Amino acid sequence: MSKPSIPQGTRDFSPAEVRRRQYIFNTLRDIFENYGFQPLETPSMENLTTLMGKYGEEGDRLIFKILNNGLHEKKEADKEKLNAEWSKVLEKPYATPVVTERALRYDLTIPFARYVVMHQNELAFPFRRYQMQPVWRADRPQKGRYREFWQCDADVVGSTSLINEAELLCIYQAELLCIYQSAFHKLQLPQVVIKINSRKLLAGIAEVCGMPELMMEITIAMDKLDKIGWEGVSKELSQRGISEDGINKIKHIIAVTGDNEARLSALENIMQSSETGKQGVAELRQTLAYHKDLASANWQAEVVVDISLARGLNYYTGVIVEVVTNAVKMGSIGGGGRYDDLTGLFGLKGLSGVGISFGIDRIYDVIEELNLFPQELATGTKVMLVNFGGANEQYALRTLQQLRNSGIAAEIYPDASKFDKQMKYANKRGIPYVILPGDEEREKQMLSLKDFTTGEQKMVTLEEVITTLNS
RNA sequence: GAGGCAGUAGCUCAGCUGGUUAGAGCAUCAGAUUGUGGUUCUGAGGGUCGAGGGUUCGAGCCCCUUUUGUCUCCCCA
Repeated sequence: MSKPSIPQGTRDFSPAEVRRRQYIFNTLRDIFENYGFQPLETPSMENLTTLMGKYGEEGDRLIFKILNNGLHEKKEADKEKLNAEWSKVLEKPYATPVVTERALRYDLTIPFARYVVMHQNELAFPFRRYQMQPVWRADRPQKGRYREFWQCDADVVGSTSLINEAELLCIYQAELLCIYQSAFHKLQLPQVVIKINSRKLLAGIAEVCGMPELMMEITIAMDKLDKIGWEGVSKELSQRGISEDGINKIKHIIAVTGDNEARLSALENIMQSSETGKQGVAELRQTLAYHKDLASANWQAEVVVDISLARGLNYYTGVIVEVVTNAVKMGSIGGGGRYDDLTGLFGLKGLSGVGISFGIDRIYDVIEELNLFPQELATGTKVMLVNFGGANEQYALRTLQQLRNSGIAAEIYPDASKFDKQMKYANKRGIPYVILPGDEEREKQMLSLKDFTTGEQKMVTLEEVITTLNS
């Protein structure tokens, strides 16, 4: 009656999928290590209070909350409070430690900030770490969107006093851009575009338009430019209460074209009346200058200044980036940005950082769709020994041990089943070689080695088997 | 939170305007074949047609409710 199933938005990963995912993880890990980042892991669950209020209103709703244990054991006095809070939960989107003290990790950045604050005295700043772990969102699943998915993050935090000028954070930002390019180069992802913008520029636009308080409204509308076009955006802008005059100015800003420097120059002119806006331009310019020195000519992924880029997470304060590939219809495959004072949320002032995130589940989907996984990933057991039972089984087991000692992934069929059944099993598993240790082989102290891809079979010594399989 | 589509064997799906005992391919198991797989042939097992109610002489099919999956919008990686 009840067929087994898994929760909505979660997935099993079969052996071949795990191999392909590990290929992506390993590629990223190598690059992170190569850039001097250190690994970090944090718990799957955090205290609710650590997470709430960090991701915006929508974010709070999407946090997976864990129901407290032992609610029925509460004392009568506590139960009254529990009842009061519970009815609030039933009424509206609401979360309270009284009911849910813990919640599943929503991203890797906030737990990282929490970690930095808790271990501030042990860490050497600037602290560079990478982290590859699953995160959970109580979102509605659809294509490229899961409720459990993995992020691979790299962040640098340092004290602003150490780094004298805030602009110097740009060098880290430039490094992170290089990590993106290097990673997508290694994974051979085509048509990758790294969009870069600055929250300060967005704030500048709002200022220039004379309505700084509507910055969020303006950026949300502008973010939809490539989806609904200028006509849609202008309509949305007026719906969101932007004046005719402001819309015209925004139209002007969006119309800026040319290469990155041309865009920045044009934006600089437009931003004359906004200190914040000018600062945004300067930071972008500085970042791109560092990047030029650090980048390799081989990398295909483009870095493009895109004024219409917004990002939902509300802790970003400066440069923001987002990665897309035009080769497949898919949401962004990575994103990140600069945050000032992220740790201030947890009581440690004066630390700033930059970070990036890879959405490896989407990257997987893209590579899969474009058939870009290397062929040779499908490895595993190299050779299976057929089991003929009795003395032959003993002979096979001794051979098996010697093969394994030589570093060859080998296994034996567990019982002396019919011959073709054993062969079919090996074939289905995709094991490339089979060894037949039978009467004749045992008496001669030899082994028959069959190559499943060619069908060839020859009787050779153990040493020859090892040489063949290790080549 | 709003909407579209779907739920029939382990998997992918047929099943006509409602009409005898609900089918196919793949997979599984057994045999042809007791030391030669990936090709072939034969046979077998496997279903309260997502759940509940209604209409009807009769429902896999029509109606209502419910549930699950999937896709789109919102938002995000």
